[in-house]
Amino acid sequence: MKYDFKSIEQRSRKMWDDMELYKVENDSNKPKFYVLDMFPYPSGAGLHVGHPLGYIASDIFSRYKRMNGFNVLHPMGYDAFGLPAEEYALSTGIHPADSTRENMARYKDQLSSLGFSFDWTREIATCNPGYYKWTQWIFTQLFSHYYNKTSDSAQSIDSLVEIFQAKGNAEVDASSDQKEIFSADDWNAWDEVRQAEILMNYRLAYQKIGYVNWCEELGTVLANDQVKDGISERGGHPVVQKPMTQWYLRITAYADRLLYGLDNIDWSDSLKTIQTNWIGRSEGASIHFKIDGHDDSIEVFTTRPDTIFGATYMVLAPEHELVKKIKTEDQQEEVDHYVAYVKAKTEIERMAEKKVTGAFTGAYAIHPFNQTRIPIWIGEYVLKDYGTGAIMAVPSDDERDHAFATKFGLEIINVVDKTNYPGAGMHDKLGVMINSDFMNGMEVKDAITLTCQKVEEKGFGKAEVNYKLRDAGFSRQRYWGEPFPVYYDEKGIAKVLDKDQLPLELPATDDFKPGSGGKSPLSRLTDWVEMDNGYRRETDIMPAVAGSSWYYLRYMDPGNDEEFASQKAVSYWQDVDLYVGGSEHAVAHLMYARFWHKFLYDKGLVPTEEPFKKLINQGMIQGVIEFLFLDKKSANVKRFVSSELVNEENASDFAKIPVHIDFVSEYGSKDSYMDNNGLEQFLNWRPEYKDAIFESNNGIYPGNQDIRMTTWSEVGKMSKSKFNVINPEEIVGRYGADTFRMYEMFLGPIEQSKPWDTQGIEGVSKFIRRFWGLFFVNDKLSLVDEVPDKQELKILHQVIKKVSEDIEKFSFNTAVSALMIAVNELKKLNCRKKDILIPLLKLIAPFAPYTSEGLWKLSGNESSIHITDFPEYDESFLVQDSFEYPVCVNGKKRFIKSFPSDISKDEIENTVLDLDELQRWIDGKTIIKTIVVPKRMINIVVK
RNA sequence: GCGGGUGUGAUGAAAUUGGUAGACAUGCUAGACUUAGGAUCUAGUGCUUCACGGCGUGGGGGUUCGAGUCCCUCCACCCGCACCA
Repeated sequence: MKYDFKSIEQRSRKMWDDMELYKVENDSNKPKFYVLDMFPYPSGAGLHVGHPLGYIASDIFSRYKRMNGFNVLHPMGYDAFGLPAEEYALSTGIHPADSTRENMARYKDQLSSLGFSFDWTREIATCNPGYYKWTQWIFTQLFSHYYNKTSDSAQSIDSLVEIFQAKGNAEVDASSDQKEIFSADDWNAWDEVRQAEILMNYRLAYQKIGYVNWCEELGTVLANDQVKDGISERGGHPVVQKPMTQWYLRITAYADRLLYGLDNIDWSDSLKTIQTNWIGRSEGASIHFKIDGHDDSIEVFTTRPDTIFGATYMVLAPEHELVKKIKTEDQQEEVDHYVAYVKAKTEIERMAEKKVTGAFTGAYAIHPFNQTRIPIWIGEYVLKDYGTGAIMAVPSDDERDHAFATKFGLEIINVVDKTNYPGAGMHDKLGVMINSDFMNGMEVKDAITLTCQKVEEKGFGKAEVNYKLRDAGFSRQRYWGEPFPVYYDEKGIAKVLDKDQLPLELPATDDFKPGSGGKSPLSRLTDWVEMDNGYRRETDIMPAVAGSSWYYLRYMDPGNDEEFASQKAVSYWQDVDLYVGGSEHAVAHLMYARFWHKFLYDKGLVPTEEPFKKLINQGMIQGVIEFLFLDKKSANVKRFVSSELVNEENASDFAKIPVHIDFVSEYGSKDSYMDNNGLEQFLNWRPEYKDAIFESNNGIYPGNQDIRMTTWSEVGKMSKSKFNVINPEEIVGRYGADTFRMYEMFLGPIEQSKPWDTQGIEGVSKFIRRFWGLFFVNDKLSLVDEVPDKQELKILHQVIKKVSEDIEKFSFNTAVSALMIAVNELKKLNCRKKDILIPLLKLIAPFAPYTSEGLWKLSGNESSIHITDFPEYDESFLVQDSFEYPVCVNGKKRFIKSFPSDISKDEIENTVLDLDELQRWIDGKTIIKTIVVPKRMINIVVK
């Protein structure tokens, strides 16, 4: 029987569908296990060979867990809202809803062919109203809650209003932007509009005017991580800071919990570090400095309150609100000039040139401890967004302050004596305090504690914790996303829709071009915007991260129309046991999802603090990009040269033009080249080069019939724009899905990025055919009932042990190797015994589901191999009769001696020491000791 | 600059956590069979030496009977953050 993967795949898939094999119920007497993949954005390009890497790994794990008796939830869906579909729509006129639907169907098709065990009955898409009803609902809940720092949890905004009515806000310890203290009388006297404004400062979903990353070309606001060096990540358009009223989510309220939650989850160190850095917690003190001749004071944040006696001047961010107030007439011109200078600079310029710049305001602050007058400056190195946007400058202990003071001739007072700590840097919190009044002689660490105390006692500051984490903007002026479930009443007060008014469906329209000046496309749909009762709808939409922040919960109960998921389902599935996805979501998605989860936890709607217990970041499968060198100086007649003609000296004269990999011979190897045929294809593809000449060291084309243009190869992302995409369908069509799956796993550790190499797949292909061949002789099933011998049992149990352990460790490449070794050995023994091959078949089943199912059926079994038990190993078969011990003298291997496995250490020593062979190597030297490493080696130490 | 990580044959990579480095696979070399193919099988393949042997895990040093693995130091590359007070 030949290995015909096409028919096996078809038959198996039909059987699984008929049996509903992968459908899971929300209760079971089996233990639960939730394996989740990061759901894909269904882009028009379809899948390339890199995408399924994580899905294959998670599928193997799911199948393994299922065969080990777990009730496994392993779902799939689509992150279907977002900018690319809209961009595509703008360039083609195809509605995002249509292109998204088509893309999703294509993805499902491609995914199904790879043999994944997804429960497709739980499929979701974030753009379906039945789904985003609950995205909107969670938003309304965030809107109607605030964060109570005393109870460390979200509380309803109604309970906050009650407190305001009774006592004002003096006793409220909440995460908020509310600075002013008010009494109950104040509150009760205010009108509705004023009260609504105050409440906005507390809500977890709130509006404020903020500087946003505005991209005119894309017509939208971008998140910080969508902007790189002042250029939009998508499209590469310039991005400017623009003030706009935006929705924000108060993620900063959860900063501490997001940070400490990392301690209890099984994520990689690098990922935890990224999140830790992003949250950027720093402990210090906030201190108020009075301004000479003004009522206002400047609040600064510092991690080094101990150095306060070294504070010889202050610096405000140029955008700081006090700058206008305090600048003196003398300095007005200089200050205005400097502020204008800073504003005129783009982000890129500001980052590129790190010049020391600043201006004196003319005003002075009063040092809170010794009452000296210290000058107040402004400087761009102080950022408006971090801390309070103002610093006390300590030039003796901060490099930037030092540079500033040196440039502008400001006083420097040394306050930390570091002579006891040679090698300590300026920033290290080490040394002994000097010139610091009550702190003199103290160690820095103690001085920090003491200053915080003193500052609090005297009432001009307090110990404080500061975070880098910002409340990120949640508004987008776009079409293809969730509409906010928000309207404005006749007074302009923002209100949210009730649950029974949801979903607020995205209105259908073909007019989805972004508006100018930050107006959303929805704002043009006046019928929709203006409600019957005269109220107006919010016209912004939510960012793509909204729908993906809670989707893992929806899979638990995807059809539910009453709740985002029933409490029964949520308490059964609890949380995600294993989450597999790319590290590109290290910050945005994983941070938001954890934030939403914690909020839902506060509301008692989910049973765990953290959504994702264990997370694996799969690496990328890269492609090789092939380039031709184009002479930059060639104008009318374009001139390409072969890569051997380019060297270090002339490299700058050439531009690298990526060519389609289909035109390249020996693609991906060091000797990749284009021949006449390839060049002709290239010219058809790129008619703008039809008159070009191609120069190689074996001649010139046109003219030469055997031209060999060597191409330049680089490893990089597989992408449409680099013309190096390798399609999984191609590989699956040629080798079968199981070979494809196993090869992706065999390629290397799952976390690592590596280039795709189609040639290497042959090895796995051979392995599967060889394994198949073990079951057949002359096309006839050749399984026999004979009792396996010791050697065969050992091979079997060894591989079961290794593969089980490797799957648990997520080390699939070594598991596949172990399977290959086992099959090779059994092949050598010509083993056809049922009791060996059937367990081996089960062992291979998670990796090669189609092939194993096919062989299972052909071997006369009923039902599916995937609902059988995973084989267990028996340690007793692994015990060896004898061991080959390398005998070493002073660590150098000299000869090999065989001993029975149950021999004692002493017996080995005695036997070895008597050996004639040994005498030759010792040769008169004294034996100092003998080291016997059980089952490993014997080392004789001599002198 | 700070933080995290990586460095092993021609290539992708293993190495039971301090114990025979290079498993497994690709590639390459030779051979067998052949209905000549991108099939199958066999042998070889770190460097060096005719050989015994010697040398080899980015460089240098250390601990140890023994180091890819531990310590110190330097170098290279990748990722993240980047005037974070």
